[in-house]
Amino acid sequence: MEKFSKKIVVRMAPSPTGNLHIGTARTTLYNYLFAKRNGGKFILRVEDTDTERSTKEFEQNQLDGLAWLGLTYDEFFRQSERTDVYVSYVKELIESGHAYISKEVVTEVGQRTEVIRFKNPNKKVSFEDIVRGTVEFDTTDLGDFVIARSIEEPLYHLAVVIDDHEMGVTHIIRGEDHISNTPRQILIQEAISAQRPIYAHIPLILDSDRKKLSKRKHGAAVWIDTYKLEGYAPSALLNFFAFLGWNPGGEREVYSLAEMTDIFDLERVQKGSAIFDIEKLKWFNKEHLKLLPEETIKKEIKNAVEHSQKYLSKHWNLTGEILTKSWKIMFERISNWKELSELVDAGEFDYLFEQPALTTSLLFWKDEKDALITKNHLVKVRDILSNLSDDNFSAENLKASIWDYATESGRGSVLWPLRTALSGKEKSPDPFVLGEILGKKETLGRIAFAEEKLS
RNA sequence: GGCCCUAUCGUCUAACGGUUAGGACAAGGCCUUCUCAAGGCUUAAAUCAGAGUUCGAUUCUCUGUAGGGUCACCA
Repeated sequence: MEKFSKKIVVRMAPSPTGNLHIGTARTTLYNYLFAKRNGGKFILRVEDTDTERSTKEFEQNQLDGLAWLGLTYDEFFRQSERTDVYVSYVKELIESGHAYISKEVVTEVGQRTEVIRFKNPNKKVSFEDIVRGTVEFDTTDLGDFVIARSIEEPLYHLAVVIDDHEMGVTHIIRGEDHISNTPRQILIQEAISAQRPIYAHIPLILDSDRKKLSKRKHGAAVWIDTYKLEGYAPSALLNFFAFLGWNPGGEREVYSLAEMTDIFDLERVQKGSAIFDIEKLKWFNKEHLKLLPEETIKKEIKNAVEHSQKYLSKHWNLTGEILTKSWKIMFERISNWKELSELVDAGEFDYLFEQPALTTSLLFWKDEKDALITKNHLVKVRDILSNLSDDNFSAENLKASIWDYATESGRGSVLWPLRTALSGKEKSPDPFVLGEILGKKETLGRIAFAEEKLS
């Protein structure tokens, strides 16, 4: 069920002058979704005509980032490899009188004495934009703008128009910051008799100060790499970016790339800019992580734990058994994998690996600072638990066997010392879960250790 | 400053002339509970302002205001 009679062709045209940017990723996503939704073709075209600032490293970073996100393309071009095409157009433009070689008054170092300028017909240009409707400009104030440094060195506007024409691009989906570039590109299109593509200028992503996200101001926070490193899932990033400026209606928010591909619609793209909210991203990420298979989650958890400084310096061992029993309590406490490394470094899970050092004050429940009473509770609990077999040492069974005693004696009075004896922390998972994770031998050992402290 | 774009809870948004203006994030409260976390329930929170058009405007028009983008021999 295709919406357009002609096969649609879209393109993303990143400039390799920096690492893959959040905004670039989102615009790529919108192009990808639109192409897939309509059975079209998606072209990736590297715009590296600025040889001063473009580098292979940046290009690679951008390609790697898009691959990581899962945004694949059907065709790939590099403008630096298409000089011949541009040269012939420039010559033609000059011959036809649409452009001319201009003698320049040099006022700055590095400035050329001769450039190629477009002969501006100085007229009103209006175009239809899918998200904004009719937009009108008077091109008079643009003057005779420069379209090439020389015959062999086309500038952005020229190269874009020629490529979009040559590649049969039917829809141009790009950031709102390109709106003001559109009239001069339309002028060039008309000069080379190219068909005008359909435009869709999507809203920008702003920071919390409502300013454009910039490398200068936000540093690494604008790079996709940063989110990859912090342990965000590609699908969560995609979902979050898509919903910054678009939503399918209805109340569902969590979608995979494939699911969005089925329902994406440019008509529902927002006009106003959206603010990047890291808290919402974290929420999306957690939702997407929950969707991962259990085995994958365990693998990621093991990886994150083993990458913490603390783990490395302590030579701890996250055995399969501990991992199997404890992955849930770790997973519950994080929204991305890096947070887990940080929690481990902060000592949040020390009790999984070693007998915690205990102080008597930690073992006292609220104002019950009587060592003997506290110790007696622990002795009693240890006695009860020693009757459980290794195989039955589950959280469920632990709770069942201790619960009545705890309720009779005051749950806090019994459970608090028990839990702190096992975890060594004021805050931790409940003692039953801890007991299951630690196993019978270790659990009884830690209780006995606490009893010693109270003697 | 010129030109252009935009305007619903703090944030992301729903509503395509008629709704008690809905949902999500974040925040607060409650439940659960020995403490966390997770989970469940819940509260507060918005149509930028003023004129029109209309029986009726968040929705259409105009003006104002505010915010943003852009003004390169970068892309």
